[in-house]
This record gives sequence, C-alpha cells and structure tokens, in this order.
Amino acid sequence: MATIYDVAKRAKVSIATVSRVLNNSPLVSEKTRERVKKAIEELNYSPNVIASALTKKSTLTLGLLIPDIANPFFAELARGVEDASADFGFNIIICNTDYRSDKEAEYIRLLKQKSIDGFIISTAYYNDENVINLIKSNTPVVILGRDIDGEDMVVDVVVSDNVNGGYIATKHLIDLGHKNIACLLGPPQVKVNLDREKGYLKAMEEAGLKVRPELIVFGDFKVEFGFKKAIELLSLEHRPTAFFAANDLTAIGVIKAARFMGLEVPRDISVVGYDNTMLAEIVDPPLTTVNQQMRKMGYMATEFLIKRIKGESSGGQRIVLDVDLVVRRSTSRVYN
Amino acid sequence: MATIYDVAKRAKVSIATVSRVLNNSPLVSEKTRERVKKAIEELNYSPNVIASALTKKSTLTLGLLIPDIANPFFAELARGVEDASADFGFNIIICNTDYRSDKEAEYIRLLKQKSIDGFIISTAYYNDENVINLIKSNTPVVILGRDIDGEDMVVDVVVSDNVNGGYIATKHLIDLGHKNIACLLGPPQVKVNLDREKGYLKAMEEAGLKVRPELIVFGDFKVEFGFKKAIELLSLEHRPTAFFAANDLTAIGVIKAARFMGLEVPRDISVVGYDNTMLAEIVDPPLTTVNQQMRKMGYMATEFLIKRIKGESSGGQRIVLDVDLVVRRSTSRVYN
DNA sequence: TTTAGTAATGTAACCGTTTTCATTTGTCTT
DNA sequence: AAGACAAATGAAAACGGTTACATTACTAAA
Repeated sequence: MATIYDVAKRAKVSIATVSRVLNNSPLVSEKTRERVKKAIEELNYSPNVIASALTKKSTLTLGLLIPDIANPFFAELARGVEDASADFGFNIIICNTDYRSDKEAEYIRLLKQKSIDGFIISTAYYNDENVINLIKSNTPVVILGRDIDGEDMVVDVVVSDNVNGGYIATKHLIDLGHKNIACLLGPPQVKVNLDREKGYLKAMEEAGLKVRPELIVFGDFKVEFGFKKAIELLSLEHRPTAFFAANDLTAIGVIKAARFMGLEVPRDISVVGYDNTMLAEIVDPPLTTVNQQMRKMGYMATEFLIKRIKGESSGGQRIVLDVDLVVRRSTSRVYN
Repeated sequence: MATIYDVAKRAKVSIATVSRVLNNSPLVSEKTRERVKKAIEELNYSPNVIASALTKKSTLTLGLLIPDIANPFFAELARGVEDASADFGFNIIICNTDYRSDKEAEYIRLLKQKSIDGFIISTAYYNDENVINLIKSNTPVVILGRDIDGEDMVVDVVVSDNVNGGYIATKHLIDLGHKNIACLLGPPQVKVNLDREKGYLKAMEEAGLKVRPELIVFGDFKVEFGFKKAIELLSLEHRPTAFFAANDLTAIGVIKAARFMGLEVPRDISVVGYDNTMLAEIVDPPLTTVNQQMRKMGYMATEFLIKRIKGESSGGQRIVLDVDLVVRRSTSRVYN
C-alpha cells in the first residue's frame, strides 16, 4: 500500500504538503494541490486511518452496546444507528451484552483501548455503574431507548414516550370496554418498564377502574414469559379479558397461551403488544401494538453523538419521541 | 490516560521492558515482571490498540458485510459472528449494503483504510468483482452463507447444503402426495437459489414428476414477493397444491396469499419455508421449514477467518453445514 | 579471578500520519 | 532595487507502541 511518502515523492513535495491537501487546508497553492491530487490518483493512495488516529485521536468509529442483535427490536435500532453512522462517515462496532453487566464492562474496556470516538448504549440499567463511570470519564455517550438516573451528567438521551405508550395501549383497551386488564412488563431494572406501568396506571385511574396488583407482573421480554404468565392469569377465578404486554414477543406468548387454553383472540381475549416489530404483522391475528420509531431513534441518537464528538453540541439533551398505536386485529370490544 | 512511558517510569524500567511484559515475552525476569505488573495495576494502564496496530498491523477488528441487519436471517448470522469474535478477542464492524454493489465497494474501501484484519462477507454475488478483488489483494476473507465462483482463489467458504435443503423440502411435499409444487426463489444472482432449485429439481425428477417451468419463479426474499406470486400462481387454472419458498418471509407471504384467497393452510395448500427463523414458530400456522444452522455458520466462518489471520490456516477450505427439515403445521397430506 | 556465554535490560529506529515552527518564495511598496 | 509582509512549503517532533540491535548483568566454567 502506498503511503504519504510515496505520494510526496511522486508529487515532488514534502509529506506536510500532502497532508495539507488531504485535509483540505487552504494554504496550498492551486498548482501544487493539483499535482498532489494527481499523484494520489495515480498511486491509488488512501490514507491510513490508524496512523492518523494516533495524532488526531479520532477513529471515526463508534461502539454500539445492545443486549442482543438477534432480537428484532435491537436489530431495528442497530439499523438506524448504522444508517446514521454511514451517512456521517463513521463505522460502528457491535457488542452483544446479553443483559450482563460483566460483558458490558469488558466491551467498554476493549473499545476504550481501541480509541473509539463514542458509545451508543442501549443496555443501561436504571443506574448502571459501568455506564455512569464511562460518562463521568468524559467519553461521548448517548443513551438509546433507555433512561439513566444521573443527576447532572452530561449525556444525551433518546427515548420514546413510554408513559404515553403504556397509556394509549391501556386506554385503547378501556375504550373497548375492558375492565380487567393485565399488564406484563419486562425487568423492573429497565426504566422503560416502570414508565409503561405508569402509563397503564394513569389510564386505569383516569377511567376510575380498580387496579388489581396481581395483574401487574414484571418478567423478561420473552415469548415464554408471556405464555406462562398468561396461562397463570387466565386460570384465575376472575380472569382478565385483556392484556397489555411490554413488547411484541411477550404479547405473542399471550396469544399462544390463549389459544392453548381454548380461547380465541380477540373474541375472548384482547392483546396489545409493544414495539411494532415485523412480528406484529406476521402473527395471527395481527397484533395491535404500540409503535416506537426504533430506526429513527437509532438514527437520532447517533446524530446527537456525532455532533457531540465534533464539538457541535455539548450534550445533555433529552429527546422523547412520539409513540402511536397501530390497531390491528388482536383487540376487540368486550360486552359484559 | 496513562501511557507505556508512565508505566516505565513508575516501574523504573525502559518502555521496551514494559512492552515485553505486555506481550508475555519470556525474556523478562520474574522480579521486574512483577514490578511492571504492579505499576500497570496502579496506573490502571491499558495499552492503546491504535498505537500498537501501527507497528503490529493487527487491529483485532473484523468487518462484517451483510445486506441488512434488520433481516432476521442476517441478524442471526451476525450474532454467531459476534460470538466468535468475542471469544477470540476480536470486535466486529457491521456494514449494511442493502444488496448494493456500490455500498459494498465503499465499505470495503473504508475498512481497508482502517486496517481491519479481515472480512466476513455475506453479500457476495455469484461473481462479485468487489469481493474477488479483495480476495486477490490477499486480504483475509471468508464467505458466509453464499458461494463464490473463483477458480483457485484462496478463500474460506462456509455455507449450508442448499441443494440438500431444496431436496428435503420438496421431498417432504412429494411424500405427502403433492405433485404440483411451486418453487419461489430469491434472486438468481445469489447462488444459493440456484442450489435450492437444483435440490427441488432433483426431488421432482427422482419422483418422476413433471416439472412445470411456470411454477419456478425467481424474485427477492420478501413477504411481498411471496404474496404476489402466490396469488398469481393460485389463480392458475391448474394450480399448485404446495409451495416451496426459499426463505421464511416469502413463505409467510404465501400463507397470507392463501388466506387472502380463502384457502386454508395446510388443508388446501401446503407451504415449506427456509431458514427456520423465529418467525417460523410465530406465524400461524407454524411453518414447516428448512433449518439452517445460522448462528453456527456465523461462528465457524469467523473462527476460520481468525485462524487464517493468525497464520494457523492457509485458507481455501469449503465447509458445508447440514440442514434439516423442521416439520410444523403448514404442510399436510394431499388426496387427489 | 578471569572469561565465555547467556539472560536481562536499554537505546533508538520505525509504523504513517498531523502539526508546530522555521524557512523559502512571491508580491507589493516605496 | 530593497524591504516588508503574506503565502507556500519544508523539517522535525510528536502520537504510543514494537522490535532489532547494543549493552549490561549475571552465571558457570576454566
């Protein structure tokens, strides 16, 4: 591979001049600039990012921490992140943490060694020490799809309006006449679940409905959880007629459980999911679900991070994206 | 951040000695080794990969080229790739090419500038110039889930047995009594589709069934394609009773089309998919599909690449992974 | 005790850039 | 034509490691 020296020699200038041309410095005469460009062309030279990173510090690379890329929610987020990165000339390194704090710490250590320019973090727990330390070390960070509990930390946060998401989902069920509405959430350490619960409670309260604590359950975001818990709740004496699940996978588990117990969705049981992943269209019946703009979230978060890196922003913003309800065929009116 | 100089000063040795300790060189006495380690510990020093990459050339980073991470098939592949990378101390940079050759070329250029150690390529067309040039430039490359048409190119290839996949899917339908079996494939530029077709033809021929060319259609891997094409074929006078689709999404499109036309799966129409993505379990009816070991493919490909990078292998291997049929409820016997 | 030979350590060049500072070149005044 | 000043260029020192080679410190044999 050709180096800057080869270019310099061929253009009969010093490497400093070549470097200036490379970085569009104004203090190169038109004549020599052309000569250098020609040499670059002829040698098919392209600068070594590693070498320039050593002095400039910038590697044009970002780290993305997510629990699991095989989960469609995070895949969609990742796509948005990668799109923005590409648009701004950055690349992203993907890290799957499997919800494990030790893996998260290890990846952060590794990526810091590699001098990446910033982190996009989708794995943050409510007050995740790894992440808080990272932010405090003054590394550019943006928190994506999660919330973090840091007093006066300089960090951008891009989330969607989870309280409202929980609210509109529950409201929709209430409007359909449901009164006994179960609420299946993800892990309580992830703040979005607390927010969605808040929305659920708000809607219930607003409608003057009694909240039955046994119908609010925290678990994980998996199909299995929805399935098992729904079976349990549907076996209750006074069983719920509707479920609000905190993601599409859990909602699908609920649908499977209903079918398993000989109940029909939506005739006997209504189900609302969350995320509007591609699964929602595919499952039968198609799932009514809360649409988060995942790709947009990923894109915006990355945009913020890059602005921060370039010094065009000083961080500390909190963006809340709208959600909306996509009504499909897993919910219907109840008569009682 | 502490540098090797800080460590050297604190341990009262030269930076060369520190470097030796860092790289586990045997020619450091136990005593000084301890001293250096202590200094490293105290300063919380960790070496700058960028700097070392400049001399060692190795960045411990790999590039993964896929069409779209939001596609569950590639997400699964990517997960396997990332798992292996993590196990061997590498990181991966993800690139979405959207099936576009120009994007592919651009990413290759960019990643070469960043001196990554090797490429895992899942986007290769039958004879993709970008990829062929890359391989010829002697960069370590492994082709994942695709095939490439290079006479004596030194490149590892990890694929699954697509001919057999097409065969067992079709055979399954034939065994159920189907005679008119449609075959919906992806783009013909992607060799796997040719292979799956080959398997289809082999099974048909073996059973002495007449192949109707109008029932073999190339398209893309999307739901829409399956939907549209199925409607078309199901409107034929002498319509197929079964479909073999080259991925799960297309198969789901077929199921939707059948339902749209008032036909029931599997009573009226049998459908076999391909990939065994999570969608297959979720769709209704659950999809009979050919299982590819995607995560394992990703893992193995990465393992090969890393061996190649470390000089433990000289490349040129071709691994074909087994496939098997997962029979669910989208296929049934036909009586005619 | 000297000496040879090996083990341990240090010095300095190098990897391919960027950038500060010094130097040269060119233009314009007077 | 000389001087002043700005514009263009170059030399060399960083950046933070690795490593070839030189040097020093040991150990054991003579």
